[in-house]
Amino acid sequence: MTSNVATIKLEEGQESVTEIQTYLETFNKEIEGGQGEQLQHVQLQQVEGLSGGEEGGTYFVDQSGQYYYQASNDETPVMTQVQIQEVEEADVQNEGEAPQEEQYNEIEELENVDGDEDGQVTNNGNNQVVINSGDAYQTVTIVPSDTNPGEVSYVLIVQQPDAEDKESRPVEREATEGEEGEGEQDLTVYDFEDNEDNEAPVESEAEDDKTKIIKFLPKKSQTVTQAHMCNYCNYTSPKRYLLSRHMKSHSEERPHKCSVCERGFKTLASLQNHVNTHTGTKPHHCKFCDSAFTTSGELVRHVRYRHTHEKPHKCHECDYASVELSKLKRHIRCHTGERPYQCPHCTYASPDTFKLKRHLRIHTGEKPYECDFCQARFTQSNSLKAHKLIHNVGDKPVFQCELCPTTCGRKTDLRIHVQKLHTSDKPLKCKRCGKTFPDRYSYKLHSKTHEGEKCYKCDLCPYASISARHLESHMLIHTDQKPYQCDHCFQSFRQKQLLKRHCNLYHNPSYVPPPPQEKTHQCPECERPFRHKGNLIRHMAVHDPESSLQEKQQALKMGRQKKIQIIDGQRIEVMTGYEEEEEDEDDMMAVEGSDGQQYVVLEVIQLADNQGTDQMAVVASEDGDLVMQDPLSQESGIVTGTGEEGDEAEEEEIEIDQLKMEPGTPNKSSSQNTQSDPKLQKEMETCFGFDEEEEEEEEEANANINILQTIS
DNA sequence: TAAGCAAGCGCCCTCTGCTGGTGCGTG
DNA sequence: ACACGCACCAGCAGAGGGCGCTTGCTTA
Repeated sequence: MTSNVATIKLEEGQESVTEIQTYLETFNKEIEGGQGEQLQHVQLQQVEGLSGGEEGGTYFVDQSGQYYYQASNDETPVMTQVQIQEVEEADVQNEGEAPQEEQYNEIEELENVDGDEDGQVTNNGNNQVVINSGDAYQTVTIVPSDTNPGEVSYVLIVQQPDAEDKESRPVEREATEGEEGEGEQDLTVYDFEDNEDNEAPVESEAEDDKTKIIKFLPKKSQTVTQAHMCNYCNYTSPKRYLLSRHMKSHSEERPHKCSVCERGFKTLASLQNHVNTHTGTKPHHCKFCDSAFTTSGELVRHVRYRHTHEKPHKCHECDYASVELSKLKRHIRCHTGERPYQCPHCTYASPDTFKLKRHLRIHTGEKPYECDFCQARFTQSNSLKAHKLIHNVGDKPVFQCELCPTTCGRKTDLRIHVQKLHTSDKPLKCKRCGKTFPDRYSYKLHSKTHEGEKCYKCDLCPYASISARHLESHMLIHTDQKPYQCDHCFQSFRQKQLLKRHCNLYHNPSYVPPPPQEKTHQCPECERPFRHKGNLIRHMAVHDPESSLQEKQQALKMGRQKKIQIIDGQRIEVMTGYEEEEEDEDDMMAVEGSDGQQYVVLEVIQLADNQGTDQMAVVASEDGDLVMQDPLSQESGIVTGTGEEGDEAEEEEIEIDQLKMEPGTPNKSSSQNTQSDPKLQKEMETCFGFDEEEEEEEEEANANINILQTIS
């Protein structure tokens, strides 16, 4: 038997892959009607770092991981399929036999070279080499990669020898006995080395018409091997029974039918496994739990995963260990950052196929997970699981913060909570008392201790407020500033909302005051209802004989008279409010009250009570406060707010101050304004708690003292 | 050569964590 | 009315567990 010679020449300009592919398609169509044989297309990648030593051979690997060797010192280029361990062996044994400069992927070196005398090789002009292997012939097409210089693609075709030639290939004829129809093809790759050992191809046998046989004559010391190749994929096996088992994975035939559900299976073993699902029998039972498996291997793995936790595969870079090697390989990608799976729609690349598949749902819009309750759909199963928690409140998990009473529905939210409220780079300082706190939560907790605490104290009077903003507003009294100027008249105000209300009442004809509130505040002692909480609080003083409310209010009013000026940042006390007030209203009639205090009579008005009509005078006391005074007894009540917070009382006081100075009604009392203007009266009731009904009730409770009760 | 065992591949799942939007209470 | 804080929620990706099925190797 003669060896064959593969001589391949690709002329410059003839490396057209398209041209070759077209040829292959044509060829396939031609043979399609025969036995359906398709060309085998093997892509070879040159293996870096593996060389043939001094011999200079080159190693390639195909998609399936099969290695091939090309000796460079051969007269004719030969590809030899080898096992990787054999490569190493050959590498050693071929040392010094050939120069390295000859590389198989250097196409220009693959000149037409005659093989031994029995082999004839011709180039058919399609970048193909027809190898006349004695009686048979074969065609080898080499397709150089147009993108990767180190890559070549092979198309190997072995034509079935003519019938009369079979005797010259007795072994192969035996292999194809009974299958030798027209177009029957065997793939044969010979070692073209001029070596007697290689002269006779070792016999091989085709499994069926879907398989091919590749005969390998390894170099020199390598033993002769043969491979059974799958025609559907790159699977090769030196053993026929292995190929036979493999071929069943390609076959769509399912001859083994289940007697229960008519389902077909490829193998009897598969059918048996399936039947076991009907019968519920799995032969391999776990001795630690109730699990059972069809194979012993599955059972062993299960035991490692669930019971013994034996993890023989350990990561060298971290503590990770796994039951399976594939898991370790996957894990190592965490360290290497390898992301082989590129999304075709965006820049995302995934370290494994599952993540890419999951990611692709973003682009496809697929949401396979649907909520049973509300039909909401989700791209990930865990999103659905998290969503379902909102439907079963009772079973909803609660994540309790260890540092405070806060609970969260999700662990991640609890973590954010801890991060935000219990973690701080620097201590937080309380603006009110100067204390520092390590985190936001303790700071907030501390801040609540200031709630209701009027820690912002005025140093000119007893006034105190819960906020700096209110204290600043209060200080306008001492500085005698009214920064809010009306655009329609010359009136000015200390607070924005006062200006706004003024404009509504006197410059906005379409203004409609809001309806009065209901009396929702009830005294626990006498059950009297009040519209405003402040009224109730003030009322409670009636039940408390030791109440110092009145005294406190009086002290506040006295202190309020202190006036200062800010000059170059220096506070200068200028005069009392009384003196200033007196100068402003020196045209008013002054009277002396029963308490000996001087009052300025603004107007005498009528106040109705249950017993009839009393005549009351609205007067301004010497300290500038408005009072309602009984002209007969000259007993008076201070017109002031007694709201629950000092700032509200303050605002009320300011308002009364403004009302008596309304433009066009000089020296008119607020009472007159409210009585003459129903809109204003209503406004007083709603916005400032001026409640005539409550006022009457208060009159009863407070004998002859009339107090205009206010609370916002 | 068949059968059994061990290992690998691939798929699906869960857990976890991060990010950003939203509703609501509060100041 | 507005800004802000915060719990709640959906979306998405990283990482690893578990298992069905296939393949390689060994042995009877």
